[in-house]
Amino acid sequence: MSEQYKMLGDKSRLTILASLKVRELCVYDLVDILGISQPGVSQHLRKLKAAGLVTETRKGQWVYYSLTLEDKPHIKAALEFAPSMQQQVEQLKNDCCQ
Amino acid sequence: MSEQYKMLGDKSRLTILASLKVRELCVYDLVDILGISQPGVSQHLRKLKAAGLVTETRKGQWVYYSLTLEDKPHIKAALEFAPSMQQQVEQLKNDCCQ
DNA sequence: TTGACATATAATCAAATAATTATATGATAA
DNA sequence: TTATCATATAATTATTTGATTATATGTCAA
Repeated sequence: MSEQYKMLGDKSRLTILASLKVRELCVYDLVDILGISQPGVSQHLRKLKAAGLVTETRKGQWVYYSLTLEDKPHIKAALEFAPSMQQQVEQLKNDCCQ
Repeated sequence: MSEQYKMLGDKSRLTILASLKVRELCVYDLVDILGISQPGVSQHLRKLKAAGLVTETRKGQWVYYSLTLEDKPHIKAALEFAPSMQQQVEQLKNDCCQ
């Protein structure tokens, strides 16, 4: 359980999770949002996947990530309190990942 | 906010917080519960205090720690899901900290 | 005031972490 | 099939972390 909270204990990962709460996103969407390198984002996503918090779906050349929190009420609850990323997600460049 | 979740992201600290949910405890109570060294416990308590999650009160030669979560609903919510430490706290040696 | 006990701090160290750059893999489109 | 784009992995590095031992501080009781 602390392993999952550890995932929230990093600003970038908390932002990733809050963003995925709005909708599923591909890696470059998250690069735009976070302002860190693409491999950096991929590393975080790998950890989140290992912790069982996200899942990936390839769609063409893009890989979309989304939350898998059905069986994790504590993480779900925690994310309720995270600042909304609605705005930032809506303002993503439309020419990415479509 | 991720700084506070980081506090929950360590097994020892999560256990400390769950234990303090039962009642206030002194350092050696927590040494017993956690099975790590006294300085180790003190270090974790220092971080928890710095994060604003606990406060200390000296009572004679003992220092009691207790939760300060009134203004942290997210941490409060998170701890709802942590396994109860009721048993372990009740089974503490009575000859400690009285 | 000295000794015992409770706690804090300092110093140290191995391991984990988060980031980067360089490179590899995988998919699509020309 | 080759170039391009999206993503993943490898290698590297600086920093943080969690633990330990040794020592200092603080409180009380004899």
